[in-house]
Amino acid sequence: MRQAGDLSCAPSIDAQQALARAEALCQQRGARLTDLRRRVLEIIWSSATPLGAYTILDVLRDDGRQGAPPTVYRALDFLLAQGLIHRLASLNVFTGCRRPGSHHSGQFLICRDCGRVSELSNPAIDELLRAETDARGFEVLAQIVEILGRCPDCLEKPTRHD
Amino acid sequence: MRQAGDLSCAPSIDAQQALARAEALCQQRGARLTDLRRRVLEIIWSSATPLGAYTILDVLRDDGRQGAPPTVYRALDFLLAQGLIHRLASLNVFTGCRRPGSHHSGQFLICRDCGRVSELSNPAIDELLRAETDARGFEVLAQIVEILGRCPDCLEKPTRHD
DNA sequence: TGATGTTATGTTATAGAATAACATTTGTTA
DNA sequence: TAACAAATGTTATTCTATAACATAACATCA
Repeated sequence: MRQAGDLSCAPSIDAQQALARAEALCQQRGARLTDLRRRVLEIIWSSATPLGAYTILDVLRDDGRQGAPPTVYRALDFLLAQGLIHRLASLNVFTGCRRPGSHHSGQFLICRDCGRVSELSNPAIDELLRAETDARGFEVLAQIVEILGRCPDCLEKPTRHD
Repeated sequence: MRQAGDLSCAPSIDAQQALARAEALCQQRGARLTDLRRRVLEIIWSSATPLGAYTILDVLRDDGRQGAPPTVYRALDFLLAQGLIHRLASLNVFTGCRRPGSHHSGQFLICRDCGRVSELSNPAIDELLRAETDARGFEVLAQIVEILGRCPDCLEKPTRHD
């Protein structure tokens, strides 16, 4: 089952800011933020929770746009390459990057109950991981740090799990 | 394309030890390590690299056993619940746990070239993550730390990527 | 021992995630 | 405008995972 989160039509302030930053970054890099790519980024930012590729595809189709899975995955690949979004491997979903500009892996707290995600950026964690990999002579290409649990808001509410 | 790794018939020493430990743990917990579950664990341990569920299914069928995807996924769920294997979310594969007995999330170095995996267990990383989550009032249910890169062995060899 | 309930497995079908391969369109540059 | 490159459209397929229901194996107790 797909959870669409809050997919209001008007992009939120965050989304507007994110789109503006994306525009600027792509322009300065000579990367083409096409209509499709911009719209996918907007869809991602318009949701309170990360979205799966097929949910994004559904929204594109609601837009009246043509599209098949490759349409979405190509746009996502572009956005990932530009460091504008992150992929959460544990859930196969995509979320807007809060620190675009610096390509980074990020660290994520994912709430199992509400689906919201916090992006950390703790340099000490990166350093510890780097120390481990350096000590072993391991060359790092990508880092995945994802913590699944329950956020403070959801902990306040009684849940079916307690 | 599936990479079966080294699926020799006779379990390696490591595999034998792992199976013995699994037997002991399950017995002391009253968990039933059935033929199927034991065989799936053995298949996983007999491979030099982590295996996907469908690769395991292929091996089961080579055994002459009946089976469909749920057969494998149920066995994997059991082994995960008992802390006998880990799932690597970034690759959708399963690998034997080097420290069964203590249910833990683990930290993994995954070589992109040879597919081999090292399991770390750096308490400092766990502590840092715990400090972050505690500070935010976030309850941790599962941790995923996976580093994709190239291992020392593969770095020595010239590769098509250099 | 046999009835009963639970756990595990068999089986069929389907949902969900991602990519291959090729066609067409759009944009850029000479 | 011609020629090339980049982006998107389109069809089909592969891989990953689970739902739903049927059957078999196991345990417990009257």
